[in-house]
Amino acid sequence: MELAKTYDPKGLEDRLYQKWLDGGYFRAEVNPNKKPFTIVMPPPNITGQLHMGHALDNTLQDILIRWKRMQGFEALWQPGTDHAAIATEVKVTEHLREQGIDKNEIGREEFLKHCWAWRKEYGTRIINQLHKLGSSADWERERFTMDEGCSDAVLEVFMRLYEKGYIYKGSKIINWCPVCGTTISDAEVEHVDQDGFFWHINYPVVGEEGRFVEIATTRPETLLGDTAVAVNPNDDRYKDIVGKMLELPLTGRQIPVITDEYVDMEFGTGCVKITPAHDPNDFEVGKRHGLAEITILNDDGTVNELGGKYAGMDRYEARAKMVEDLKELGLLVKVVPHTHAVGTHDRCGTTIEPMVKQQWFVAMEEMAKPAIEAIKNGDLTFVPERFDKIYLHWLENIRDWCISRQLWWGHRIPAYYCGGCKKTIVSKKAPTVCPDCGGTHLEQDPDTLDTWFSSALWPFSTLGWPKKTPEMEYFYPTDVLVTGYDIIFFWVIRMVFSGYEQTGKSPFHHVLIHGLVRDALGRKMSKSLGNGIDPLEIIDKYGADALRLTLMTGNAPGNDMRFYMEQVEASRNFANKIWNASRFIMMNLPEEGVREPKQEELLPADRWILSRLNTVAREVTENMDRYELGIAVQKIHDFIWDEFCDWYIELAKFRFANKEEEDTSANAALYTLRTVLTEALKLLHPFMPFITEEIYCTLLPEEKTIMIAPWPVYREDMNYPAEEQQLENFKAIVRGIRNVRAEMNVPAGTRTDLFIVGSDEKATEEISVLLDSLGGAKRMLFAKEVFVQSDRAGIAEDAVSVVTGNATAYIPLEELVDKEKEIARLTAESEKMDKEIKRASGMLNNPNFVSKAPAAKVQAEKDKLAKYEEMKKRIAEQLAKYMN
RNA sequence: GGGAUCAUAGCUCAGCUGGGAGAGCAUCUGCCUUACAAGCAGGGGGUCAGAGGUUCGAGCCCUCUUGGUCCCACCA
Repeated sequence: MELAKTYDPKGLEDRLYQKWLDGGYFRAEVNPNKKPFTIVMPPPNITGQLHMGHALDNTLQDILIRWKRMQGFEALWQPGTDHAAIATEVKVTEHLREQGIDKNEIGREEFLKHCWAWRKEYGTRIINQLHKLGSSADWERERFTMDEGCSDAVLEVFMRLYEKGYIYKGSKIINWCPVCGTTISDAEVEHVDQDGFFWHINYPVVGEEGRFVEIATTRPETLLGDTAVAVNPNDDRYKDIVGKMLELPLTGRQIPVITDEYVDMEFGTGCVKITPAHDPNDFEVGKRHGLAEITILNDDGTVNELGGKYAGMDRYEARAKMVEDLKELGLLVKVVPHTHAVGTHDRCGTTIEPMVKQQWFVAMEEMAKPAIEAIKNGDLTFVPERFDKIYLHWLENIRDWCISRQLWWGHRIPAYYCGGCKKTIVSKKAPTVCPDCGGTHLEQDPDTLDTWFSSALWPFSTLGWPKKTPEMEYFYPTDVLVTGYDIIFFWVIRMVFSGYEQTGKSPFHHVLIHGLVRDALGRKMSKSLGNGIDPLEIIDKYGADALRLTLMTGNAPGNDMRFYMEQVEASRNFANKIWNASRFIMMNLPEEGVREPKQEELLPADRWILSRLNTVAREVTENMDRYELGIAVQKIHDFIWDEFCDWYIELAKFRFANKEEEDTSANAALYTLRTVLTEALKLLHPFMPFITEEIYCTLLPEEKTIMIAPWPVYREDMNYPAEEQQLENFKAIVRGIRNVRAEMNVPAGTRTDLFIVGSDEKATEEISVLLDSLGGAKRMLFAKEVFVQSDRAGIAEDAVSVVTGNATAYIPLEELVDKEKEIARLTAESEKMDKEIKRASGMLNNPNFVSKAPAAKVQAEKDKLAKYEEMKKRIAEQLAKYMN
């Protein structure tokens, strides 16, 4: 039974992880004899590399799953990866370009082969990185959003929603990314404030020389697609011009002046150019007034053939040229700087272009309803609760979801068009003949689905749905989803409504939201800033346990956190502390083992630490039940370091330092040390799995793993409040003596006699018994000899005194005592008592407090008052001796 | 424009049902006391952003103010 001298996570972690894999401890099976507990892992992108966000997200999940596993649940952590349509397509395209290969030249089939090759080569990279973190997911169940089962689920859902009329194809205004060459959903549009201009332009009124209508626009190039100018119907300024025609500059076209409530009279000039094909509002206006939709841009963002002399120019080039030309024509009234929110593609930052296109949509109104209801009836809860509002607000204002993408990598839309009769056939399997006309020229829609369409099904597609698998029956719905607040809209909401629609249930009961991991300065970690910290480097240098503890320290649900190296070192130090405490305990455990002591053989110190452990186990469990993992780990940390190491181990040392054969005190101490260490390791295991496993298995060679050791539970028979109080009293005496010695600069090696006088007979008796039981505790009290007595008889008048709640300790320091200083010190102590007495009596003298506060609180204050008054009396007595 | 959130020790942050201000790091002092110097012991340091209110009692609940951060939003 031996551990290395210093804790070195290197090597150890990989060895233990392999052991766990070999032992099958991550495996979860359908087991009717146990209750299931399920978490689905947010599938990382196959293009991804482990970053701090993953590390935090997966640490939280691993803690929960390990904890539940120990609690006896059949704990399934369902892992997998996401095909990440656009991210992968961009990556592979770049990759090919580097080799001089053009995506469009090789064609769709060939390109997809490269994607699959990519997936094969890099798709498991991040999974291996998750292993490094200690993730105890059931890797045998690893899934991929484009594997056979998940793809089937996608087709099934598409079919169902299509047949229900929820999926439809329509010509609507969508967000177009000219760089990526695809539509994107509203959720993928990020509004960024940009400094731009308001160009004020005069549109000449037809037939009225010298008369103009002045409009203001931030996108003058869209003028080419204008089909009207609108004013507010109540705007008196423009009453006489409504219905007249305007000459659209640079085009030779004429457009009407119309009225629409949409126009804000207060804003700009009160006249709005209407471009139905390139602005969502204008699109609506256009629909109301039957205006033509003139598309003036190509898919790559250049002006199309309708643009006359501007055709072929990039949209910004055309803008500049047109402004120049308008200026020459004298139609440019003024240019005003203007900051406005511009929609950009969240992936590439390109300004998105609203376009009218034929796309596939999911009607959201009906499906949003049960998702909204879920929060209201408590089927679904967010932790912390404040995310309810964000979730509800999005759902209550939801618009139809554009799901078709002009990409190749992804689930291809299962719609086929008949070349003969133009009928659309939606089918899971490719049809060979048109059911209507019998034609055989059938072509599949070239588009693929939004990558989130498949992720939305993840909680059940991974369990075998649409098949009625035993896993679906047993593990679904899952228990908790752990994710960052940044993907509530993309993913969480879509999983919820998909879950209700397809399975009739919310896919999970709780959503644990965490924040972002920021750098030491509070900035987002990003590639462009180069401020990202690689979790793998931290693991390599400090160990996964230290990384995990760092991420959990001070972690509160929903809150961002900063990551800095000092915290990592503190975590590493804690690992080392446990390591050494364990080493010390093992060094002292006899070969032949320890005997379980009889109840009466346990000494007050043993009962105290066992009782504290008991309480900590209860509190930690309560915190974890509420997902307060940061608080839970703090309590474990403090218990192990401050109570167990700094006090109990120090106290226990004396009992087995010079033990004799059949020493019941030594045996009880060693037994307690082993028990508390074992149980504390269990509490810590979910947070720091590696070090706890290594120590546990070394300490208990008959145990194969700590992973499935039973989670400590609170036991009423292990609750010893009296002993807890006794030890607190003792600690107060020790602390008091230490304080005095430090204050008086007593050399470390100085030992004197020590006299302890109890505040009453009972206290004296207790202290006496306690000190006897502690063996060589006098060492802790810096005493040559300790005398416990019931009065002050025989103690030097000028002995330094330490007044605590139930005793006064006298230290005859003789020549080391500075009389003046001692008087000052005692006076300060006395004043401290005065303050306490004033506080307590103040409360008690308030009739409202006495009558309205809970009786227990009032009694507690009365007890305190009595105690402080008594302590003050003792201080005063001592002071009197000095004053003489 | 709407909403959320934060403001607590020099720094980073806990403090969840309102009852005497906490941790880590940093700092200062004394210790290599053989488990641990990645440690031990002790100290200093906070009108809990400001102003009102509710309450016997407020860091915690309510209102307002100030200053950050974030999300949502089709004012061209």
